[in-house]
Amino acid sequence: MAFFNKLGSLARQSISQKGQVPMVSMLNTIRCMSSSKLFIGGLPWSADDHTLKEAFSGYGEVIEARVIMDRETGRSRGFGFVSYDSSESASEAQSAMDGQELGGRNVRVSFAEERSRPPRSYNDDYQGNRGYDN
DNA sequence: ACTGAGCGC
Repeated sequence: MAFFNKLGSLARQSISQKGQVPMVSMLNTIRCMSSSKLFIGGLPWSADDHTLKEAFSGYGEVIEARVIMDRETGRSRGFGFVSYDSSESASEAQSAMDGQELGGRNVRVSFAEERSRPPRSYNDDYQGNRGYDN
């Protein structure tokens, strides 16, 4: 199963570095692996939202594909995000597309770290609504 | 900033 392969590489990554990887970052990584959003690094400067979507549309329904642009120059920052309608599709795409060539560059595909929608933790209950649901 | 690791508004 692909899930355990990824856990294996995660474990190897942990022991290959000196000292310990913080437990929280390991748990975060595992949580991200059940997500349906991918981080795409190493994009060619020429790639835009459309080329990104085309390249990743073979593994499931792409809900959103966005290349992050520099606010001032308006040019690509060389990375982007692709989200699918299911975590299974995202997992397939991650395995299949990581390291693949796109516009002359080898892209790096991993699971995105959720930033815009931080997950509620259990002790958030008494802190009230923060402007996002769930 | 003709740039190349990273986790956006």
